[in-house]
Amino acid sequence: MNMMQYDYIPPVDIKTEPYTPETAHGPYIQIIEEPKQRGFRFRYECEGPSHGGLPGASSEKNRRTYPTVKVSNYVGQARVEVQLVSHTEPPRAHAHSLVGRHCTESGTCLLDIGPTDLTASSVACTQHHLHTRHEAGMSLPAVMSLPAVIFSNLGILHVTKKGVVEVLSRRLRDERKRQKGAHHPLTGRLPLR
Amino acid sequence: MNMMQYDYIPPVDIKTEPYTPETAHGPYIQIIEEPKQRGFRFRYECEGPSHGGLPGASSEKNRRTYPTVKVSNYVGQARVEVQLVSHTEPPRAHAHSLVGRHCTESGTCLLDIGPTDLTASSVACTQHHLHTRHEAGMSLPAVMSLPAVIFSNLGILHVTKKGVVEVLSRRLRDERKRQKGAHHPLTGRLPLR
DNA sequence: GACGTGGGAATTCCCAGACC
DNA sequence: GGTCTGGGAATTCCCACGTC
Repeated sequence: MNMMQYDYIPPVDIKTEPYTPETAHGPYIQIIEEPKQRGFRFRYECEGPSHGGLPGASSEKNRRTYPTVKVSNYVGQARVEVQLVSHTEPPRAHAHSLVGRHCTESGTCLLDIGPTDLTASSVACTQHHLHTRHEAGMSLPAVMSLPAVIFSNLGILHVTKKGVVEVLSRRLRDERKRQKGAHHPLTGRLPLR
Repeated sequence: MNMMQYDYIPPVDIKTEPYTPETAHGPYIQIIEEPKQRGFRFRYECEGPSHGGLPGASSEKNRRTYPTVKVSNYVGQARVEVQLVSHTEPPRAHAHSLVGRHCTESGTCLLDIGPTDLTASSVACTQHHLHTRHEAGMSLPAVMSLPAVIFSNLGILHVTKKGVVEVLSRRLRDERKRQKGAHHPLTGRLPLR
């Protein structure tokens, strides 16, 4: 599970957007439950899809929990995006991918939620970090918030050593392309652990 | 290590030659040291050649021993051949191969020894058996025998599941061809364990 | 430095049971 | 019966160290 093997990765920092700490006046993300740090088995592409998702840190045999976040100090349409990053400071793009419900081809988990949604599902990480972005059009006075987002089906697709360069190149290319695109005024980053 | 997986193999018995028990009047093979039954790691073809040989049953860290046999009640030129067989009764051809010094393309270990040779080296097995044939032109009164044959470099090449049918087919074909060929008057079989 | 030995780890296969 | 979950085992890679 040692990610140190990827340290030779070109130091391209994808974290260029303004950082929004939890103490900010605007919307912010709360980590309700971290993903469990041990005992989760990575899956390779060759193993096919769906082999179960990351359990929550406090998950148990009988009472399963899942990684959970919450968009606080905000009410309205919102988008939560989760992606794997390195555990370095600053966090960098990671070659492994998030797979499962709500996950995209690019290895991230994208989820649109509204004020009426109860819960969502799917996404997390292990010794890595999770990057979470939230985009919103307006903010409201404190206390107000959206319902928790529960990622109940979030797997990690382990890239093989041979595939690292290819996957990471694609990922960084996509990231640059993305940054040239539409602006996301309220976008921030929040590493999970 | 369970060889039961090969039980579906066509029941072609390659043991058609006359059996020569150790109590016979003529030459016979003595097992001086069996191969160690546990702790030996099989190697696959993809791992390349030479990853060490089978240790003897009584082998230890500091004092290594090796599978050893002895042709007794005989003096003169002799040939010792070792091959892997199943642990069934009667023994059948086994898909795995013996590799290492004195081993042939066909997965057996072939060794010609004479009255002046001191020791030889290379060959063995694990939970399988070893078939040993000895061929000789003449026999002498008891007590006389050739020096021990020490197989100090005998590895087992593990055939993959995908390769079983192919390897075994080839092996059985070779065996039939062999039996049609030259006769070996004093040839016998002796399973190691 | 190439090769022989040994052994840890990465990757792939594949099966059993739960669930739909 | 087909898919989802979980996990054991098979296969492949690859590295460390001693020897020639």
